[in-house]
Amino acid sequence: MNLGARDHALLDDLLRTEVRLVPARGDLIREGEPVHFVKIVLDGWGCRYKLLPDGRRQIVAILLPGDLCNPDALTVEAMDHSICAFGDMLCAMVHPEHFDEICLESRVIRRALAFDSCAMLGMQREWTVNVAARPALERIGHMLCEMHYRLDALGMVVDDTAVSPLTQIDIAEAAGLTPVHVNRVIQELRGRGLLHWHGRRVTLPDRAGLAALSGFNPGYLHMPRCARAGDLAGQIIDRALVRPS
Amino acid sequence: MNLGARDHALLDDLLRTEVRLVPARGDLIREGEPVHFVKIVLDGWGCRYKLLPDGRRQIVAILLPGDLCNPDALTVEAMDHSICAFGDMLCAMVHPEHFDEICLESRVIRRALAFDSCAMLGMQREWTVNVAARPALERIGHMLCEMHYRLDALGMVVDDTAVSPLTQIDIAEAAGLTPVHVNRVIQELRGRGLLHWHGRRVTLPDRAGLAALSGFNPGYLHMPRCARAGDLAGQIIDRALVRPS
DNA sequence: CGCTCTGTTGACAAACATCAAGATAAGTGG
DNA sequence: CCACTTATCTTGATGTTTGTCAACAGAGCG
Repeated sequence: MNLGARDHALLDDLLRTEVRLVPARGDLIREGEPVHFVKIVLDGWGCRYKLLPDGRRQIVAILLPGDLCNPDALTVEAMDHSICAFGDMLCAMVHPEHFDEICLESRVIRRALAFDSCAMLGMQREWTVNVAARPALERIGHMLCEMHYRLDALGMVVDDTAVSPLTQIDIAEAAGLTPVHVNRVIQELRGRGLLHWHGRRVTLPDRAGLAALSGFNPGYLHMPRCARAGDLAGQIIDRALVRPS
Repeated sequence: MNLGARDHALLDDLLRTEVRLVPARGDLIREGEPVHFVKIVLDGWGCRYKLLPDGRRQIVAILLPGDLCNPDALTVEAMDHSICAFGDMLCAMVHPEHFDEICLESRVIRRALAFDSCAMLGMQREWTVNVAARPALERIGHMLCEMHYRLDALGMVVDDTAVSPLTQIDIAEAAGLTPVHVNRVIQELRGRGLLHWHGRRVTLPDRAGLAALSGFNPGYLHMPRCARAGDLAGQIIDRALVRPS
């Protein structure tokens, strides 16, 4: 099932709307705010997070190019979490009504969105498992596996290496660990030859080994069919890179 | 926005299909299996869980009457998790195509489903925060708050008391703690006058106090509008209880 | 009545957090 | 381009939370 000419036109339409550049470490939207746009990450990385009463922040999801920030804009009255950018992040800002129209018009796009939603839920469940049940080494290993898997699907992994804006502090906030402990775990992974991480270059020389260690099974990402079912992300990005920003 | 006569008819239709009784502790569906039905919990409690390589199981969500098990049946090719019943559980088994038809026909039902999906995601994110960032006392307190809040919306809380099929072992598998530690935490909560739990009767005498302790903020459940927007769960249950099972 | 599952308690061990300090690296303004 | 500042990374010593092991009491069930 591929995108037809009509779907291409609709996607073009989608991205011809407003675009917003979120500066590094800036918030795209905050908890409690109303949702005025469906947003699509076009470039850069972001995350969903929640602030705790004591000021700590917990990252609950990583957003990569092609990811939808608020597909539920018409449903939600107030954000139950915040979204921020790691590095500079470029987002398409789509009017919810417009978004809805497009969904109603194209069955293919509707399916692609269904896949997206279902992958989001799958990921969120796996994150729950990850932080609840896996010890630190496996937990961080699992996160690295997931990231590389997703980045690979976007063509952002070359020679087992990705360029990442994440700091160890970010990993800590995602994994529910302290930065100090994350650092020790990373050195352990390095020592085992499972990870090279210097500056922004993150390399997984032995993905199979890391996956085995951390119990990573990509089924929950529902990728094989996702990629087939429209490859929304790819399409969106291609188009975004062509158009003047 | 309430359900019109037409929507009622559609919902009737939905529940006139096959019904399945899952025995206590039985699986409704297992990880890896294809999804043949959209399932709706009509009576009893269940959970979503994942098994880890070492045999432990991690519960990632609790299912209550009115909850949808596989709204994404047409999208997913294989379950990325399993679903089981705590006590005996009654489910409506709806054919995905039929389900899809109904969604296309009724805007109200479509909206109700959008709310459901968005509440599911919100809950899953909050669970991630809960197990990742909160210490055991707050974590369990938070779970108890959420359960009571959801049960209350279903009219299943009387005198701050709910009848629950959960064991402390279940709580442990949901919270990512050991049963021993859960037991100690529960006694601590009892000692603070925040919880009475004897047999199946679970009472929260001071919900505000427990919420304050555990940082519980029900915003992520998106209930106020959910209840308005069709009250799908209530409708489904009412109908289910009337019809012969 | 005996069995199994659940709840309870205690002693001890392990994983992870905390605190504190120094070393690199990455920005920033002159 | 350099000096300065700040954020990130790294290391060690110590404390706390939670896990593990083991045993027993009670509840529910055939």
